[in-house]
Amino acid sequence: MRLVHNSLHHEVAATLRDRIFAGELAPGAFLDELALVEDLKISRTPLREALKVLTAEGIVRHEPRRGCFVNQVTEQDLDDIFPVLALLEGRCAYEAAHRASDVDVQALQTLHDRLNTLAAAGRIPEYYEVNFAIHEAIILLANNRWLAQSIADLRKIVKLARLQQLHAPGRLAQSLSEHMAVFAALKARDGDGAEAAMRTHLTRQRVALRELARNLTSRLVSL
Amino acid sequence: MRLVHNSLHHEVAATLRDRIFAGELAPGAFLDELALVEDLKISRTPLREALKVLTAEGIVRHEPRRGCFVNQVTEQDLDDIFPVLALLEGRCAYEAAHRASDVDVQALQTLHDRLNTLAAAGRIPEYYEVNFAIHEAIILLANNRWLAQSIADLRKIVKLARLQQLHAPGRLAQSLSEHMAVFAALKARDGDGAEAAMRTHLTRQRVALRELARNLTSRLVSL
DNA sequence: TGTCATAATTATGGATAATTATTTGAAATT
DNA sequence: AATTTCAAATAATTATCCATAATTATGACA
Repeated sequence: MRLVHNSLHHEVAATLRDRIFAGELAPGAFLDELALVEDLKISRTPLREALKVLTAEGIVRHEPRRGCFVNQVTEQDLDDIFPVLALLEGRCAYEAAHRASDVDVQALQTLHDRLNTLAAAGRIPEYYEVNFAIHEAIILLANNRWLAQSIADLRKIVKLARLQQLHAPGRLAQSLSEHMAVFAALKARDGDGAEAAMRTHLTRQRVALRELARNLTSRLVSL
Repeated sequence: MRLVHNSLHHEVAATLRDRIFAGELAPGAFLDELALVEDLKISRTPLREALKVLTAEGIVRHEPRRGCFVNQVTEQDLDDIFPVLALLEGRCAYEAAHRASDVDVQALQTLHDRLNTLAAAGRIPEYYEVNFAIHEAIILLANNRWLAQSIADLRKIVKLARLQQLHAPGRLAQSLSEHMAVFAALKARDGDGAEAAMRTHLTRQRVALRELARNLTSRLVSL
């Protein structure tokens, strides 16, 4: 059996995306074509094509005659993005509440049970994994390709911003209760309630991130 | 003085985009690299880079080892997109209602006056130009880069679908009254009202398009 | 005559070298 | 000291070449 080779530039784009999200290529970093070519053992053509893709996605910036750089995400960007995400994911929750079958709800129940367990045990990385899975599941339930696409596009940028950020203490419990609120409304097939709860969840997430950024900054200043 | 040469692949992408939106390259059409290279008098590299950009934008589809094709937009796609656009542009209207200065409102007034005149005169192409300008103006007033980006991404796909479609008779008057409703709320600094009116506007637009598609289809079937 | 297998052709994908154009920094001239 | 010019560095584009996959054409066999 053999893996279907999804054209090289596609794989290179995925690799670079991973490296960027892993922090290996930090925001602001210059993407040296020659170095990358040597490192990835490919030629310039697919690399350049991959860079165009990442540029279109907004995680890389291209300066004519200068080269490509990993984009930096400002607090302003986050202030802009989160309300939009709240709107979009809120809509997903609304749709999901109306469309979810009993089997779907049961699957969500399992995920939320796990979320509770992980929160109680304070296992943060795993908590965020399941947290992510729940968001994904609700987006899928909404069954709207373009809604999902818009969310995915914005989430890429948020992901870029998360690199430099840690998790706020105490946020875990808050996040959990917000999630349970969304799920409760969804289980009750209350579309408007699910939408509102999801918006609250995203809005609070932004607040938590902003607090964190402020603390980091003030600590840096005081040094 | 120096010419700001915006890198060739960028210009090629723009040219292709224009040709696609002009219907010169119809939905479903195969994009022959060799023919395009000859036509545009460029080499393959920037063309290939441009195709990657258009693919990332979603207006071109890439099939490995087969080539690129102009994407086709289904009724399902439009059913998915319009509710999202309604949400996003509704949010723009909400923000615009809160942020618009008196000068901004005056500029909008001018545009709406023109819209009325053009509607009364039945000058459809110009009507849609001003219509577009109003949407743009409201998006700008919302002053949210990522909200604007999300809308622009989706609008590209809708634009692709519009190619095969005509304008519904009677839609003009309806469209006009919807626009005036948005503007009235905006002028009154009624954010919620502007948001709701904008959502109605987009929802009705989808209904009008769907009616049109249904008529076209049934006419084709009856032939 | 129709279907299947194989060969030939064609086009895409990727590698690489060479050329062109632009930027940047240094030197020279006013 | 400031400005201009020149040269070096480098990014962008062009131009080919090769490999591989897909399509078409051909022919053999049922």
